[in-house]
Amino acid sequence: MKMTPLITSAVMHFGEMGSRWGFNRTVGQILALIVLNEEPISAQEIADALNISRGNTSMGLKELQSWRLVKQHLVPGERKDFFIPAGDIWTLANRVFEERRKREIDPTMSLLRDLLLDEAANEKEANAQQKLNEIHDLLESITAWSEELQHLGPEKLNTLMKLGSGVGRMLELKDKLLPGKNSVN
Amino acid sequence: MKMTPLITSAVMHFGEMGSRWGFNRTVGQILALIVLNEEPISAQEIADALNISRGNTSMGLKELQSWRLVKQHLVPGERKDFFIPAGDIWTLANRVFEERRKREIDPTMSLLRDLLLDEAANEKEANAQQKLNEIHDLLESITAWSEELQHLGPEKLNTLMKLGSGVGRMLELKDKLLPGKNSVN
DNA sequence: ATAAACTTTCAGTAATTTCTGAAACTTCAT
DNA sequence: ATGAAGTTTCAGAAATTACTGAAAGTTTAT
Repeated sequence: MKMTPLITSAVMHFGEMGSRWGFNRTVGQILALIVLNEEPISAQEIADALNISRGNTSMGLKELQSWRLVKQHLVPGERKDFFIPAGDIWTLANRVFEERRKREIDPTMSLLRDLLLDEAANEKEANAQQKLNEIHDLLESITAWSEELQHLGPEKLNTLMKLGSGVGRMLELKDKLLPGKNSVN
Repeated sequence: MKMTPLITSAVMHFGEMGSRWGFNRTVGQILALIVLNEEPISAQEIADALNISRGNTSMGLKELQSWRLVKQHLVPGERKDFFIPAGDIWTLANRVFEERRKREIDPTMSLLRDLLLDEAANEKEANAQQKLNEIHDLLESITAWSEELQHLGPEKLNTLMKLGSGVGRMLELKDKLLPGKNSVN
């Protein structure tokens, strides 16, 4: 399972970026290796290729499974577990978005909801609450919108993205096309 | 500058979340404090309120300025610098997106471009390159799309987000409305 | 030119996060 | 039931990241 130079570069880079994407170096490397390898790969092979301990590998794989980015693949006749990506590139990107939303937005929404239930004790707090409310609404819009986009599915989403500046033009036509609905704001 | 309980809770939470949003605890706390305080606030007041060193405060403020999330506000007759948010909530959220895109996507795009220029040395590499190419295209779409959305500006973007499932319906009508353009895929 | 008021830098320390490796556990064939 | 082949857990070590505080730097008023 020695990696080719190209694969090595990519794996190293995904390791570096890992922490910015919400997981750590090792997890990023493991993910890259699994994605770039056409064949299923065992935990031991991963540990060897990346030169990391077996324990660390196990934890990394567990984390990647919790993100639903990789899955086990049982090879008949083989005793050990092999791993493969949990879907195509588009699916993986989606999962990363979704998982990050859960970790980066949901907890804040929840706290904001709580803080907004309390009565403001004074002028200062009332002002702060108003800001918190704005933040809450913004996060809510983002959440709703991202769910909406996911329901569109890959093809339509792709169409939408490729639409480019056409989006602006369509929005201008919208009111004529879909009268009565969503005409607020 | 003692914080009210409500502000304290919010500031602490933003500190906790800070690291998930791309900066560290202190930076998150400083940002929350500046946003939730209606009046401009000085570096010293920030250090006192958060119980952190003056040096750390200075570095945090520098970082927030590099993210274009806070800006200086000169109070006439005062010698020291005061700080205020660099815009409304919507603007701040946008800046965070943009800045994160720069840190999380751009470097990878750049590496992928380089790796795709090399000739594949063998079967394995050719396969990996094909995956890398898929990733590159996806990131490119995301980048282009996010730029597009920014050009729409706050109001239209809000309209689009509030459109909800209307987006799906609009896409179905698209071909009839904008014939000839973007009819691929 | 001086000094007061304030800010920034940065070397060293503290806190946090990640990794290792050995022990405990599981599963399967016999 | 035993043991071989594999996986997981977790306490402690290593690596990374963040923070302090004192010294150096800046700016402004006089």
